Amino acid sequence: MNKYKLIFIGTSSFGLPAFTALASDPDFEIILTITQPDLPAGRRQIITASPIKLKAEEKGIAVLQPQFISDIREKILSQNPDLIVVAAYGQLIPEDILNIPQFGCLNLHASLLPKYRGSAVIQAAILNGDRQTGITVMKLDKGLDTGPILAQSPLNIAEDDTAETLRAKLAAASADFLANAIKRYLTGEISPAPQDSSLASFAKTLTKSDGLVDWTKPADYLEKFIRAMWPWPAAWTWWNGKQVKIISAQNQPLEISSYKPGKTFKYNSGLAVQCGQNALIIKKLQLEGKTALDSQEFLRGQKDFMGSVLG
RNA sequence: CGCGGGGUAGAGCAGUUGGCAGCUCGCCAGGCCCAUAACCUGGAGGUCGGGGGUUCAAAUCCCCCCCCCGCAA
Repeated sequence: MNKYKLIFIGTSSFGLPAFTALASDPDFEIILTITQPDLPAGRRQIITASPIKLKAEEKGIAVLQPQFISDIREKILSQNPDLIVVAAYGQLIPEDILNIPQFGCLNLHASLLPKYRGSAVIQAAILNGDRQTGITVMKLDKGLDTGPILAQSPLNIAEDDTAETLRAKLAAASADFLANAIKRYLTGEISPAPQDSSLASFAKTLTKSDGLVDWTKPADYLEKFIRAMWPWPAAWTWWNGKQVKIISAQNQPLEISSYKPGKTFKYNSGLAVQCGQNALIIKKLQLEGKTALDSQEFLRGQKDFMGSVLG
């Protein structure tokens, strides 16, 4: 098997395991990495390079960071890649670039397409209470996550999975899976199969306000909501004019409905919050400006919290 | 220099018109009880993030630095 020349396009840490696996695979040579420009990030607005860029530099792979990927179309063309691999880049790639490599462009996606096209797909799977999700390797076309599927790998969602833990599991699972799928595709062992668009669903991009807890919702929904929103935007609510993040709650709701939604009360020496239907025990939370605390420790310092109404 | 909150006992917090450093929990010892994460008594544990300054006196006022966190990206 010849050594295939790849261009890797990606930004976030989700693609890092896959990128690392490809970069150290003797069957591939990554001739170029394309990632988003370094942007101000974090509390001090420090200009920060993407995880993919850092890894590429460590591996001695060339990196380009165009404002718009179409700006470097000629450059990509001149590299004459056999294949382009995309993982969590953060920008739609125009069709005239998709068509450059003879084998096209492959994408790593964090759901079992056609379910959950879009961006917040891991969160959507948890929020909907799915037992299983997975990763998809697909061929990109001009649509958003609409291209034909090459390979999929299912993964069970654990009772206590948050978007953070599930994302890490999916990223880890994708490392070897993507490399193998590419090889089987290049050798003709597998070929792209069209998605059944009638089964498609879309997971829209989340914003901070999507994390605001609606306490009139049922407790079992909110329990999933809390796990789905973690670590960003995080499930949060209002208390005394301040934001409070609800980090984790007990996944077994209490069958109590005697209070107003959002009302906090003591239950078996734990902190409970009334929901629209049943109630939840809050295990860990964080007041803005403070560190994340176990509910017992939190209550020790915030004497007025118990008995107040959140939201 | 993006905006803002905060660093006080093992944990969480109170304590600024400057004046012997507190509370809740935990911990140790003892007691009560059939028993207990309950209750009672006693106890250990802090250079108040670090450095400098003002002062008779600084957790508290002024200057510099370090660290944590919310917003924003």
